Amino acid sequence: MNPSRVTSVDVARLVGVSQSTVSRSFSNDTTVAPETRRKVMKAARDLGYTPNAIARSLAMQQTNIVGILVAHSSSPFQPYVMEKLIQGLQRIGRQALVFTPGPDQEFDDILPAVLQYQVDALIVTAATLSSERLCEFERKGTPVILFNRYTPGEATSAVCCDNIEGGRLVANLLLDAGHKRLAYIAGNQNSSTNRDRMKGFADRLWERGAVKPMVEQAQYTYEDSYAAAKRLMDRDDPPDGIFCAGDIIAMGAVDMARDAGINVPQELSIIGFDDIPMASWSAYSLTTIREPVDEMIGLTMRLLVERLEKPDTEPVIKLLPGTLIRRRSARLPGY
Amino acid sequence: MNPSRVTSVDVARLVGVSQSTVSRSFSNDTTVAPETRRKVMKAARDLGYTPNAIARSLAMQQTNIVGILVAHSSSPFQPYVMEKLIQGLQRIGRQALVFTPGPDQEFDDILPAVLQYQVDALIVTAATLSSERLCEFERKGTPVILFNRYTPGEATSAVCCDNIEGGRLVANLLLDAGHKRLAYIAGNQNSSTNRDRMKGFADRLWERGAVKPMVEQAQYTYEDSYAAAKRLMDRDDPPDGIFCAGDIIAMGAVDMARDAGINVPQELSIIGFDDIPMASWSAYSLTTIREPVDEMIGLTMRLLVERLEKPDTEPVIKLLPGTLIRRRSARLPGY
DNA sequence: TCAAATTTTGCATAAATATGCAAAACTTCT
DNA sequence: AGAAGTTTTGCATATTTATGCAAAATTTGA
Repeated sequence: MNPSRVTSVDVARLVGVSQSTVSRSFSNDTTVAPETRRKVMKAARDLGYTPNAIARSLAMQQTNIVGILVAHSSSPFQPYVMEKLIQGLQRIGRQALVFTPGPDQEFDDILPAVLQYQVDALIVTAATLSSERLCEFERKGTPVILFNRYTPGEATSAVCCDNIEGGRLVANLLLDAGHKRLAYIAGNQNSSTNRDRMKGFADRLWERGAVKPMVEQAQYTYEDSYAAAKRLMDRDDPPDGIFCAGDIIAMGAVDMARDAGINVPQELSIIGFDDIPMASWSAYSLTTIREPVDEMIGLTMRLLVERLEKPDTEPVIKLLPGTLIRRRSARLPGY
Repeated sequence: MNPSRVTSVDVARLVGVSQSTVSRSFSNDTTVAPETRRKVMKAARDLGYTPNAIARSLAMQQTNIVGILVAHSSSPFQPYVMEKLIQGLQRIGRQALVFTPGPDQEFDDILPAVLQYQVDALIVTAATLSSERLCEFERKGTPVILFNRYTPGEATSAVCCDNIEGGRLVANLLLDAGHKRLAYIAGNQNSSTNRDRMKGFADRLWERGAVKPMVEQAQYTYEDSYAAAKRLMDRDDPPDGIFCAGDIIAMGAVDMARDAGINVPQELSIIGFDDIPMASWSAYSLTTIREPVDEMIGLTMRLLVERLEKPDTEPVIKLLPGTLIRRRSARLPGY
């Protein structure tokens, strides 16, 4: 902040009106004579005056800043979501203050900063964050919206892809195409996202009388997934269909199969989740479940505005359905 | 901001000291009796008091907020840089306010918001932004640092990979490995990054007496690059070596070659730039130039702190060398 | 124990804007 | 022209924290 900034008082002096009038000229809703406003605006332009959002925030008890909490080293899906979240916030006239813990940091290390900056609301896209800390914000009257994650029974809103149903869609597709030995490569154990995808998948398999899937664990990184897929295929009874908790994991699996000379999808079907942009690239051509990202963003913004305008609105959890995208990494029924 | 927030006055009243003392207790550099500070801190904890960063910003004429300007739909390289930039800022005690224009927006549409929020400094990772607008910030005393882009002769600092030298490294590798017909697939025409990579490549080819490279244009997207590569290979004299302005472009080219049955690297060498995480994945295994991202981030933070502490520091432009990473998408000399 | 030196605290004000309320200016109507 | 009504403006104060300066409290030294 430059010490010699030009303020509304300077503009007022130049025009010969009071500071109040300048302030009112810059907030469209109040009554200022059109002629006066014109003169104020001209003077403001001449002096290079810009309203000070910090001072306004203090006076209005509202910053128009929304905090976004992003998990460290999460899937490359996040960046796309992030960009759209930020744009969504700008569209509703808010700014995005982004917080992401470094490799050596926990969320608890950065929460104090979040609290100090008086964000009007908080969007959390981090899979692993104790919800007690978040309830602190709700208690202080700061709405929290979980994005692609939810904690049932807690006092925070959430917008989420219906991961259970997504898992069921995958189970159906694999069974319909005649697969017999199925596996699941899990992502982060603690995330509701991972749990639900697994649950929907396993439940549906059980309902249709299929055997329980083998399960391997990865850390949502390519390298880890590659290794997990290798462990699966090195078994005595390797699977002929693998459902991966995310597209990145699926890509690791596809590459592992390609390197091992396993034909995808003739010998092995691989299905991802998310439909990140890369999933459609010809090197992978992943069959996957597409998350309705744009709808999710739009809904998040609507919930946000609603809760900001009517602070006593109850938190809600919204589940949006994903869509099965058939590409070439999985056999189709009837072939 | 909750209207019933607890302020330093509440804490002061509870402890029986003045508001000044509470304020001083929370800024370590001032002299407060240890015993008093202890009592203040205890009361603050009991009441759930957190200092209000907005009020402090107003009083201190310094927000500790740094704006980050990101271009819309830039390469997937950006997200990795973004995350590290944000973490870097947190490490030096600043917050990141991120601005990114939507699909229907120009930078000029969001600059007013940037100005209003009184950012202490600005980091710009956008390739295409008229530098006149940025000079406005410098004139107001807000340091601007361009990341991976520079405008010689302008009054803004920049931290950049040495793209010219990178282009030269690629030219040398391709010539040394015996390639005869070379091509360049360009990214955004207006970016210094793209221009420099091309310039270094073409200059070195000319110095070594090779023919001028064919040039195609892409928009830094996979689909566009795929098409550009196809145009090149459909020529009567298709190239046997392609240098791509970025890794994403190179991936489009690799996939195009694979789909067309062209053997990489025996028939066609493809080289990228950036070394994004995916470049090492076995589906692509891109030979590429690695940008020293961590060094670049560290240097950016150092320049930032320096210019914030000594406002009259002169802007500087720093070029850091990239490293050739040899993988399997390009023939090696002597094979 | 008292003066001098030092540490600690409080008072008052500043940072830039928003807004309720009263005063001023302007319109309208008779 | 004057009263009544409406529109526009200014005054004063609020938002929360930081800080220079003076006052108070404490420590030190003789």
